[in-house]
Amino acid sequence: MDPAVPTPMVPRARPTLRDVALLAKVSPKTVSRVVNGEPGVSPQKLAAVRRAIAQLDYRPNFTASSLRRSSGRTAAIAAVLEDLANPFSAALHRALEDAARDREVLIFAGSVDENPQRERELIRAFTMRQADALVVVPASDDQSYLMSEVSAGTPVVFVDRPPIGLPVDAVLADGHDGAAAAVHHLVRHGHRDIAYLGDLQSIQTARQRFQGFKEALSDHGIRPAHIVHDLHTEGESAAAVRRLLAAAIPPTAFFTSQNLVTIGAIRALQQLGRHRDVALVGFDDFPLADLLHPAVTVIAQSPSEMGRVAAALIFRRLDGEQWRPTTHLVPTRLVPRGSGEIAGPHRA
Amino acid sequence: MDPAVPTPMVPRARPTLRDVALLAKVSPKTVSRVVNGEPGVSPQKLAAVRRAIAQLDYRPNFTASSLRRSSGRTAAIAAVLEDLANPFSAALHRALEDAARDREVLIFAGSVDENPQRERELIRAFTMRQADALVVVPASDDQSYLMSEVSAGTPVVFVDRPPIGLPVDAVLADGHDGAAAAVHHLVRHGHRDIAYLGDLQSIQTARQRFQGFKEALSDHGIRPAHIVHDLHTEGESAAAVRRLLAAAIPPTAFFTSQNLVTIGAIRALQQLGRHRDVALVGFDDFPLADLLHPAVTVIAQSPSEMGRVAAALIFRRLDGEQWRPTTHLVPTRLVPRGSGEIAGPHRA
DNA sequence: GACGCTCTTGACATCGATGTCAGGGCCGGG
DNA sequence: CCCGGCCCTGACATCGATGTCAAGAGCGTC
Repeated sequence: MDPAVPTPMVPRARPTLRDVALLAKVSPKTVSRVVNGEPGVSPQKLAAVRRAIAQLDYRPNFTASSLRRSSGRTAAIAAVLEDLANPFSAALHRALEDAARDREVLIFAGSVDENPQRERELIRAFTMRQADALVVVPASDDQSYLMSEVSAGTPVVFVDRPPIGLPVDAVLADGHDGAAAAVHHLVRHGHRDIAYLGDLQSIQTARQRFQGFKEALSDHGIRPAHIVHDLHTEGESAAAVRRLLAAAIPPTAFFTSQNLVTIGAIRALQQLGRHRDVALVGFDDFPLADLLHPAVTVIAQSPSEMGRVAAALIFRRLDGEQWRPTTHLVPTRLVPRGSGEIAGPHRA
Repeated sequence: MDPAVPTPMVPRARPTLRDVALLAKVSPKTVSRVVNGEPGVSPQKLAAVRRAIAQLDYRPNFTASSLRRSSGRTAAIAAVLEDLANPFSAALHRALEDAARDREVLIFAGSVDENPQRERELIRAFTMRQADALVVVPASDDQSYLMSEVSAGTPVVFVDRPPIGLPVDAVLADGHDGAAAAVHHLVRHGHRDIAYLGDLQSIQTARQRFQGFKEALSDHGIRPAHIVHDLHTEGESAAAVRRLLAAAIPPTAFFTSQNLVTIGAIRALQQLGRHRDVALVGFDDFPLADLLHPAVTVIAQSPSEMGRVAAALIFRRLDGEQWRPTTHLVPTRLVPRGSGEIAGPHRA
């Protein structure tokens, strides 16, 4: 250790407003006035208080302050996410942070990992700490337990998946149209045998994407075959690809309804050496999709846009605006990069 | 909106401990005893209180409680990260969360974006909210302003970059040895003209990696040429690659000292069509590095391991253990995937 | 010189909870 | 019957801050 660096002393308690008042020889209330920029403090006392604050390196105890304040606001909002480490959650989290920063609001975040139990625990922990609002990517199939929070006036917004049994705002990607766009794109490139690889059917967005997939196929008069649901890891997805390609009438294109599923499929295609002749469109963009060979065509959601919208709803409610709970669809965007443009046998 | 869903009522205040006490016909203190599982409550009153809690859906106000509690603990720790959305920060954050979860501790996190000003603002906001501890990936070149926090007894751990002017624990990746390993690897595969592409020299870890690079070259009796510092975006990095490869004696291999720099370099190599004959080893792993062509050889740091170690230090201090501030080096690991094994002209 | 006004200032109660402590009930022992 | 001790229980002060309110100073007006 660098000897020039000062060594830690015995813990010295943080100064309180009272300490500042004593040093500045004024009442606590006057210090409070200065700290909060309230008018009605004479220049002399103001200067004295400022000096004392600087001398003690005083910082107000925000939790004590918000306990007493009439609004009771803690200037912190909670984000209940799927997994802090996955790109979707991370981008969403970051967008919330950016919106919150302008208002000097901080963010508590936690990962649910698709575990309903954990969802409740996290939300309980956040509400016990008086978070001003909740942003939730739910994992459970019933959130009516949040009703008391909502009636207590806490703004709640669901993101990516709709609330069940709870009248609150929601911000969802348009999975139905996104999946349909993927199908139209593949058909346009000559495919009719298009496989669907999907996530757990218990997840509402997965069902919605499958719905869009099915309807788009039927628009083209194609009967869906090659359907695999309930894939939730790369390994399961890769196995599904190998199985489907070994079939009597194998698919010539894949639609993968989620990130991990997409990546698992790519891994399998590469291993089989089929990545240059089997088409693939994945739902949800991911980093470096453009650097793979072939680069991966995706239906991009915009987690950051969803975060922006969610934050805007939260803050409007916190500012006192009222309206009936509404669902906001954020459009998806088809990003052609190569894998989705591999030609199929049915060119027009 | 589903009409079966109940509509929000007028805001109904959250019940307090006092409300529970009135309903259960006991004193507030007795309710407090029940909530905190303290002994010395008769079975009758205990049952009455439990009933009242359930009936009112009472949840203790944790911030009020920690204000009064002797420890003053808020069961929340703060993480000051580079950018919540980048994989390193996200993985670190997640590792902290996992460690904190066992103790029912929550995490406040924020992005600094390499902005020293923002670093101070964030830390100020976190300490005003009485975070029990700080985990910091610093962006400034002087953190002595944190001295008062440290002397107040708040555990502080720096991650990825050492503290400057502050005696606290640090958890660092061994950038020196990692960079050296990259050089040895490239030399072993026949390279002597190895370029260095580095991040801002103001960043301590960048300097450390460069040091390892230089020393390893000199171990092989090679004089460093092709040195470019201060790259901080993909674009700058790509431009540097184009410039170096156009030189009279171009490098046959690149060592890129950071994620974005690595990705920028790959982009440039692909555009030039040189990705199959110029070798590359990047510092820091990234998702999908194994799916590129060629797959990218990297020096992997382990952000999650760093997070685990940082959390362990934090919690040991919170448990009262004491020791002199120490630096913990987390080893890196060379992951050969292809790009680093492209043969150079100097095979042994 | 009395009155009313504005401007400062601090005393006090309070936010929701917990630490301290004393009082009352009940026990056994002398 | 009295006393010491244990067990429950609640009254009260307190954590760090702010909302309310009244008191006092200073000033202008008639």
